[in-house]
Amino acid sequence: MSNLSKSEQEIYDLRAEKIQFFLDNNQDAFPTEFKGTSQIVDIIKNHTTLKDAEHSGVEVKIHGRILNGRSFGKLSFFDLIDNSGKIQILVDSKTLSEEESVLFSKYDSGDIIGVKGEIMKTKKGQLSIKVSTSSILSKSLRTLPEKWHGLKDKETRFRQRYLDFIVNPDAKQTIEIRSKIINSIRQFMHGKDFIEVETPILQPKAGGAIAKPFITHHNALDVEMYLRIAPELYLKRMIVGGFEKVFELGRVFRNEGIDQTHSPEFTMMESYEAYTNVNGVIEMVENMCSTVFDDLELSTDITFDEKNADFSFPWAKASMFTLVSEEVGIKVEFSSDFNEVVEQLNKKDIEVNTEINTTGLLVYDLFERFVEEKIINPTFVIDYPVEVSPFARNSKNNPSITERFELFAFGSELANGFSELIDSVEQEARLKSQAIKKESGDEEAHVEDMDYIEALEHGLPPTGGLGFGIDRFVMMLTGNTSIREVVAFPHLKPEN
RNA sequence: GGGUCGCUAGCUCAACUGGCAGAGCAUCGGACUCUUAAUCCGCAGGUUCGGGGUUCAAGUCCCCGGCGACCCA
Repeated sequence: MSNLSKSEQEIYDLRAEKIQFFLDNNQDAFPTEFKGTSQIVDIIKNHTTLKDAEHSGVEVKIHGRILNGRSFGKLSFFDLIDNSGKIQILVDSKTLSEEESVLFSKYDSGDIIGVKGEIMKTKKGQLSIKVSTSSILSKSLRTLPEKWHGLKDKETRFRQRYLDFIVNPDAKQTIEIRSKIINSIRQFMHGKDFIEVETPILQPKAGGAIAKPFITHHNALDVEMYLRIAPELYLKRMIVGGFEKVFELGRVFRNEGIDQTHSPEFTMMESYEAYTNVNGVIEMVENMCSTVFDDLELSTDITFDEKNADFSFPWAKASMFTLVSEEVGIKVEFSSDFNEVVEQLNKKDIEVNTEINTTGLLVYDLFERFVEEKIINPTFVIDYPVEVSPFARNSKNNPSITERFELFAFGSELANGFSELIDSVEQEARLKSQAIKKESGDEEAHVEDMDYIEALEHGLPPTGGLGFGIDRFVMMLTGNTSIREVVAFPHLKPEN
């Protein structure tokens, strides 16, 4: 027991005495089960036609947590919630045995009880369970947050998320929808004959993305290990090994700051399919998202962060070069001369970072600075410069860009996919140049992974790969602008 | 990393230019057989985030620290 205030201690002691009462009266205060109950939502669904003051004659057992009560001395009402919903229970001490009546004087808001009784409607038309017997299933020794204003303080909500879930139905529903979305995605992938695999979370090298990893240590092997920042390189090793369609839906870890859209651990779905390319992946993403909308019966008219977007399919596709050209008002193509573009930008008072020295890097920089945040409707942005896409293969038509896309909506990235670079020699050269950048202090560079190169040397079939951000997608579909709302237990600094 | 705001009873919030730290709900005692934020009467409940300072007097002003929210990079 952590330190309680005086009033908390009083409540704790009083309620502990009630547990003792149950024990003294041959009531099991800590039962191991309570079976044969109905779900509250089903009771509500099946008794919509009851008239006021009508008794159904149907006896049911339910379980749940007492939210609050209203007492008239000999008649009292309690609201009971289970996982499915809320219902009123009615306790009429006139028709209840003395022993049963006494039990209710021992229950408090927050207690979990089991109840047997008849489904009926009160004179005022409130569907209720008229209690015949009840039992304590778990005693609460602390008070619930206030019934009307609820629990608002974000810090307390996230530090004691269980309370948030009890008293804020929206918070609970968001997590339920998250589960449905994830389930829908899994079913879709299985339906397309992908197999779900689990690759190492502890990795000797944290590759496949750019991010600071969490570092840990394996005692028995006495080696440094990293929590994965992406499963990418292992999943492609699976493709080398002969699995033609794999996906992994799981947590990745990035040792970076926490804010409204960033959590140090978040959930990605990555998939790799042999013998397809970026276009196959785009088509799959669209089908997958469409399936989610169907399964959850969601409207494609989405409002998020006070903005409105049309998620109806098919989603738009646009070249990064076109988008940038339109936004800055200067025509930039793959073949545009770097210095000429910089000169035109300068005329428009758009500054160019001195570290940027190629047209590709420049376009990508302009895209991030000026275009990204303005993409509201879901859009597959294609034609990514090779400089920022070390694992994507070059376009056959133009080697300075890659067969890659990123999916944006409401100004943020939802997915990233490409035709995988399968040429081991080219891949090694790209990772070597990344390694040199890293060596010279560039934190925005990938690590070199020679073991992965060796895997490629055995032959990776033509492959289309995808990384899909589950948390952001859930945020958009549930209208939550903070990632903290869509994960069950967001990270906070310890209080002391 | 920078800025702004916040932290007061279990919860939601008050407390003016520094002047006895309050309310509602919850709890506890009492009345009450149709409430659903029940109502009515009464009691109790405080390390005002922590530490230091100024002052006759600090929730309030100053300094240091903690945690959080929002904005910016």
